[in-house]
Amino acid sequence: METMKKTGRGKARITSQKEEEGTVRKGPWTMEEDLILFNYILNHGEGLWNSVAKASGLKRTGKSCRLRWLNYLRPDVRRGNISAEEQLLIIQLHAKLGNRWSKIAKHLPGRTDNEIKNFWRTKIQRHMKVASSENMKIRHCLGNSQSSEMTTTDQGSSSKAFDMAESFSPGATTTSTSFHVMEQSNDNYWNVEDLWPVQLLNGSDHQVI
DNA sequence: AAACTGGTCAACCGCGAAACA
DNA sequence: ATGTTTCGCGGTTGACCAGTT
Repeated sequence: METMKKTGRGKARITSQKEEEGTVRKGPWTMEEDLILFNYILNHGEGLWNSVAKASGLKRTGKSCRLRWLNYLRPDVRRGNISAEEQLLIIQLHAKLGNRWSKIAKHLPGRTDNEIKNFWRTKIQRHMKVASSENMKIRHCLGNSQSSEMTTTDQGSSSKAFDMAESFSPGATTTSTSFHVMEQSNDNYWNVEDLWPVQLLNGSDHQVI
């Protein structure tokens, strides 16, 4: 027998009976799991993720616990819109550091490497693709038929990204290909903030780190 | 209204580095 | 010095959702 576990967005996986009975769980985290991990780290602190996984009673790998904490549960994690300033900073840092997402994330307090990586891939790379194809069209229209190998790979796009960063600066005039900060809604998700009152209700013996 | 398509993002995987025995 | 374990990072996957046809 199999049950489909879903928690709003994200990966929904088939959870087998075997998994339910004690082996490693995968897929989206449930609110109960979040609460367990959150409380455990509140009491014992971060680190030693394999022990966290074992000692907390979660049927998750240490890796999975670490990722969930860093990308979602951490109290200082900021979610939602990436501001224009942050976007500019990401573009500039990427031009300088390349795909060193964790390094880039260190310059953006509260932002995770995963979030920045996703942002880059979905917004910036797509934008560059559009921009480059528009460029090609323009060149084509102008009769410039020389082959310009426009790649959208990260390495090749660094200097280009830097140019974009400049054109993206607050003072720059907006063009048809300028960025738009996307509105995001996480309606189907419980927020980390929601865990705070729950965890407070859970017992007053938890000292805050 | 249903089917299709593309964008988004949480989570997994594989690999290399660091730490430890 | 070597083997093993743990951790962290970057790449990739796949479910969900909104917009389009």
